[in-house]
Amino acid sequence: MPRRGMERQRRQELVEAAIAAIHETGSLDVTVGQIARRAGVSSALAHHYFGGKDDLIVATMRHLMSVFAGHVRRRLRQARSPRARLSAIIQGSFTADQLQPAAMSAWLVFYAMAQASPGARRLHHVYTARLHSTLVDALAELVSRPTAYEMARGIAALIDGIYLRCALGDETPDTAEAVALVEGYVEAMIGGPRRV
Amino acid sequence: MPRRGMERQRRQELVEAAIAAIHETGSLDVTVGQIARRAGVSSALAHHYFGGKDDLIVATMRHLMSVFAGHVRRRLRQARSPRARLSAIIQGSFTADQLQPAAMSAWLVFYAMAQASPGARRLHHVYTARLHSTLVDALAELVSRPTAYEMARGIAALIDGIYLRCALGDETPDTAEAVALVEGYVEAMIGGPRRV
DNA sequence: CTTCATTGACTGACCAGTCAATCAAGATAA
DNA sequence: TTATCTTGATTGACTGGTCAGTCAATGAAG
Repeated sequence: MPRRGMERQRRQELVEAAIAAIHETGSLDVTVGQIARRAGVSSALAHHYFGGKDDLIVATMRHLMSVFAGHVRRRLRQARSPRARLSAIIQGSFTADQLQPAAMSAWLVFYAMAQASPGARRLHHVYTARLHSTLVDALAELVSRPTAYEMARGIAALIDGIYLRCALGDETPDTAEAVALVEGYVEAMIGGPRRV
Repeated sequence: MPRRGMERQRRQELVEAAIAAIHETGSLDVTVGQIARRAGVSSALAHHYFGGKDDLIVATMRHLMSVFAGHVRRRLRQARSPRARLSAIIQGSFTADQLQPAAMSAWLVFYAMAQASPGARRLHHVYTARLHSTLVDALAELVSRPTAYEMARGIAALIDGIYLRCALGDETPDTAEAVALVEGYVEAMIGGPRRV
């Protein structure tokens, strides 16, 4: 029973189905048919709305990125000091919904995809650049400029590395633990309490 | 002109061709045919020696891991202090040959593959566990036990994260820079010079 | 004449993307 | 109100292409 205005909902459903399907197969070897079936529609409809497989996947990636950006932005708005802004970014990176195995799987697959697909690569650059500049911005008032750049690279690498390990590890990823690891790095670098 | 004892050589050639082919296509969507052609043999021969595509890819992964392990082991043998052992691991992780774009591409693809292929997953576990225990071992005499565990996870995540960024970044990866980033983390955590 | 290296040719399966057709809900006109 | 038109939703069926894996055959060296 087709009704008007289905497009928004169907796109949403297909994107969510894509995440689930990617997680289940564990790779980009998902077929459009699998994703569509999971969303309860035909594969032709997926093509109708997204044009092609790549576009569907890139849209899924864009969705995850916007979830990430949303979390960070919300926390950033409430942060009252540079140091708090830094923590906002770190905590926003490890919210429970993002540490969900399915989301992790999708991220990892996207990393791999960014090597081959131009669209995915462009999107990944946006993510990287935005994270880096947000970090440098927050760090600018805390440390010297060269250190800010180094730390931004370190924090970003640490976040990506933790994502990777969450995606591949058997243990269920733990928000607090991940945050603590990155915060530990920050504290050590900006001169927090030394632990030996 | 078929001669005896070709197996070893052919396997080697196929593994190297696999790395190159993966880099070129930027994904696991390489066909056995592409790899075989690059190695100058037929795809049937690749199947003959490796059984199936998965086995070929897993063998390639194993090759990269043994290169990595070799570098670390060699450096470790010459290290005379716990701190030097730590540096040995870090430096062994970022040798020029491993930072080659083709090798980076392959690593990244393997990370993604480890989600789906049981063989790849098992191998990845070996890599992770070995790195972790080597790190904890080196750290044991430098910091408290809980800190050693945390630092080991941090260093490992940092290394993986840097690999990821090298694989996806446009800048050519730089050994010295990568080493400096990880060493900076170590120094900050074990109480080296503070930078502000 | 055995054993290993090697391949061309084949197959069975799968999949992205296309297309023409169907269906229903709202808009418009009579 | 009813009849008709329009437009978006939706799909089944099809196609062209691709690829992993198989197999029987060929060739050379020992």
